[in-house]
Amino acid sequence: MPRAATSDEPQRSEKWKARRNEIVDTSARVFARGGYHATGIVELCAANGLGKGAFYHYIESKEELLAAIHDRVMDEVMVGADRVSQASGSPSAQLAMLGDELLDVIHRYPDHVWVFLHEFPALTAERAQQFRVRRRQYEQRVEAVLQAGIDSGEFRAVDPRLTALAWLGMHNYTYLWLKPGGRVSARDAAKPFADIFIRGIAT
Amino acid sequence: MPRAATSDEPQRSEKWKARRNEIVDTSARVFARGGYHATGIVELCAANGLGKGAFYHYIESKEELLAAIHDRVMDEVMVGADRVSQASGSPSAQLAMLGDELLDVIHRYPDHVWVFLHEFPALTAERAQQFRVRRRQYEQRVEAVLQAGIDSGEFRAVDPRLTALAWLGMHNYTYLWLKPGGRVSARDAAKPFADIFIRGIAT
DNA sequence: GTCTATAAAAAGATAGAC
DNA sequence: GTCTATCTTTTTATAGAC
Repeated sequence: MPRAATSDEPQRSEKWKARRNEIVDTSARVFARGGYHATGIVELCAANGLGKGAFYHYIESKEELLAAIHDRVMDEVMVGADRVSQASGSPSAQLAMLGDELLDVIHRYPDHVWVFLHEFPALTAERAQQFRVRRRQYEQRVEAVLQAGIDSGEFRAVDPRLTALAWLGMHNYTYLWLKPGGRVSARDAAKPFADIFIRGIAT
Repeated sequence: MPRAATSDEPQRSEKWKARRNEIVDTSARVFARGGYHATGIVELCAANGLGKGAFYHYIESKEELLAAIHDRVMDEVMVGADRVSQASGSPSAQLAMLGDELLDVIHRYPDHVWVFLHEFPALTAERAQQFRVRRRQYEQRVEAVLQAGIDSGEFRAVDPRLTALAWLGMHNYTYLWLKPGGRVSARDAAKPFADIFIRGIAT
């Protein structure tokens, strides 16, 4: 969820916000192609059709732009996780839904996710810590579903942490090949993944 | 496997080679901490206890050093895959062995693997292509084992490519937390991972 | 084989005109 | 809101002494 604006942040027009969002998305694509540090400000300006002056009118710094991309990913992922929580179903059904939602985000935002999974160390210590916390929160959602399944006897007595990491790896790794317009849709991958994983831990 | 030296490469002493290997390993650790582009030559020199002049006596360029780290990872991974091929067992046993070998490499070379999985785009086009080919060869080993299991009736009729990608994701993702001296050993993770995956695709 | 000094280019960010 | 020109720092790599 977006945080409330603090009082020292200037008021911005809707037009400004829309243009900024465009810049964030376009820049994510450029970063995903060449890497964060390898991409210069000049290159970002060219991709966005702006000069340096105009560019810095929309972003505070290159690193703040990177944080905005991270924000987009975590926001989307958490929205998906919340939808699953509210749906309420068996642990198996919830795990399958979590996979659907996660792959949907990866499919819709492949560039943002690439940046999220690669350029985390480029964030300042303070911002890195903020995203570590949010990431951990998501992981705990997955662990909680696994634990619920173990408690209900639906899943065998696997290690929830280790199993959550296996599940996350299997799903997160799709960022390398799951693209909009690609041969495989999010659902095409999510269904067989859920089949494998849920059979794999079923009693 | 290491490629044969071409005639235009100068002869090097054993001492030179040993020192160079140390430099490659130490530099991998530094890259894994801060990222390839964010790490300067001066920083690498300091970590290796050398001045610039001496440093460039052992490496051709920063990018050539990066390629050496990639080489180390692919060499080790392929050696493991070859061991599995020669062992010959049921597809289930082979898949479990592949997982053992892969996690063993990730456990022994966490920094090199980090660099391998993050800094691939920093390689020149030519070298990137070379590693793309070797990576694809490894993926095909995994697909071949899956196909063998389907043919023998041991595994159900899953999509070999999609299933190989799921398997790779589950295992590769361990680079984030599988470290020498850590709470979990390579075997500790490989066993439950194989249990989940093989049950997941069994008939 | 290792050092110091330096070159040459590129980086992120800002100033001030319009 | 957008531009061009510029500042300051840092980058990778080389030269040449020892």
